[in-house]
Amino acid sequence: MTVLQQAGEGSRAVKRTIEFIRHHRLQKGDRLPSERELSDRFGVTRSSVREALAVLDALRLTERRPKSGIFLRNALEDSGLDSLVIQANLDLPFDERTMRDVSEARVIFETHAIRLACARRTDADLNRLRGLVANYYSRVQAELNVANEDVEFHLAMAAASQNAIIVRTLTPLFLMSFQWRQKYFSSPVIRRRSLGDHQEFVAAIADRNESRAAALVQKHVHSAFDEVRALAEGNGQPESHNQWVGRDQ
Amino acid sequence: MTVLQQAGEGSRAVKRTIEFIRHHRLQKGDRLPSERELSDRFGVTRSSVREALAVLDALRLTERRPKSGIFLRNALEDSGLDSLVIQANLDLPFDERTMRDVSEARVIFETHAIRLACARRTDADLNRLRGLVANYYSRVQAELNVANEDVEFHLAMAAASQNAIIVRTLTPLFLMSFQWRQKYFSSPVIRRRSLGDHQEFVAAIADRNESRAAALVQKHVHSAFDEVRALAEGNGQPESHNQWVGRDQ
DNA sequence: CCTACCAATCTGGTAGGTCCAGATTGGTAT
DNA sequence: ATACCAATCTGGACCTACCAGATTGGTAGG
Repeated sequence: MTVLQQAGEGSRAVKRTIEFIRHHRLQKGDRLPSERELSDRFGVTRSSVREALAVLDALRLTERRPKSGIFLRNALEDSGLDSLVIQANLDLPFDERTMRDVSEARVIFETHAIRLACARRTDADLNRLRGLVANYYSRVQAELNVANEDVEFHLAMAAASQNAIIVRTLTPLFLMSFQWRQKYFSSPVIRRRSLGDHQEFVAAIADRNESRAAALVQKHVHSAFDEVRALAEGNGQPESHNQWVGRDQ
Repeated sequence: MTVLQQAGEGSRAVKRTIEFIRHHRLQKGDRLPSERELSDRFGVTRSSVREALAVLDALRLTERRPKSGIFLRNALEDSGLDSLVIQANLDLPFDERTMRDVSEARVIFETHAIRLACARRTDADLNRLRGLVANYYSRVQAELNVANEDVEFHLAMAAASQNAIIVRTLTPLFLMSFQWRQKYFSSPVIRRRSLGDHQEFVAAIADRNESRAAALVQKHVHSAFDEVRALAEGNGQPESHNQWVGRDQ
């Protein structure tokens, strides 16, 4: 959550490999070059390549068959969510459709999470949320970025659902949009509006008002999505090649 | 989906490391032994340890700080979903609460998925589902296990929602229960009942009958969960230490 | 021309070593 | 008690080597 690790050769091999898959439009079942050839092509050692392949294996993207080769287990489009997080951290862009799906999924999942939170939240949950809002408030007053704090708050709401799986599901959805989230929250106006929303969230959860809370999610996420959409279009990217990811600097 | 890779030293190092974290009850921020000590302790080379750590890094479980050490980024309890998939594949058991959360999350996510599927499914989606049911039928007739086919069908329903993120979210929930799913579907009675449910699913989606489809999900998942629960209790496991994972043989 | 067979080659898996440079740490001198 | 410095420890990357099974290409036999 705190600091993105700067890419070493290991991470770079992951990036190069994913780029290779993209560039060659490899599909499920296709075979990749051997480890030795990849290390040669990427200009790194086989160790680094093997580290990268271990990661891609864990993400269920590739499958290493001993004495045979490396094969694509899934097409890039239907790999796991964590693979999207990795791609985002590596500055590999997503397409418009993926971002739309993420937004829709987040609304769905978070709506249910907050409904459960209204029904099950404990006083400790409520206190934690209030503490987070207080911290959020002071940071907004100090004109500081609140990208991390926003994620923290939303995950805390999810945690109040008392279902750890829901939290773990929402986490990657936030992480993969971490890059532009930072841009989004660079605007003081946005920060203030977001703070107000959070305060309303807490009030609704405190009152156990499910329908109100659910309505707030829709409004909150959709307005954020529209904002980012406008931001991206303002950058002059053509619609069909919208780059939704881009680390600052 | 097809065959679980037999654990090599690389995967074994992952398992040993997770076991180490569990055994020593390491918490977020705690430091692990150095790579050299881990390789020594596990009896494998540092390369294998580094491969394992690369995986744990990708799963957001650990963080390797250059020239400093290896630290736990998250407690095991709130690592990513994919880390649960890995743990399941490594025969590391889950507790009762996790399985309950998974079941609840699956009902929530799949209910929404199937609602969207009713609204958005194309004729191609419908044909695919019918083909899968036909295949399912013939396998049930032939007294074959349908654990894989069941996952395939449910993911195909999710795909009909036209939201790839929802599919990617449901996938790990299925994968992490893959082990006992195989046991569950070893019963011909279960297979027959499951087949009937699937046929009803397709009918509901064909008619775009959202409420009927949603009701079916509740029934389908809950009955399956109850069955597995009874199965686990029948094994004589005490409630508090229920082992929900256990590869056959 | 087709088939069966075998050996050279290629593959991933693992081991074990080196060097590097920055972080950490503990002892020393102030 | 503090400031400082050098030995030590750490992760990052590179390199070579060996193993054994899968793959493959050519050859001998039908």
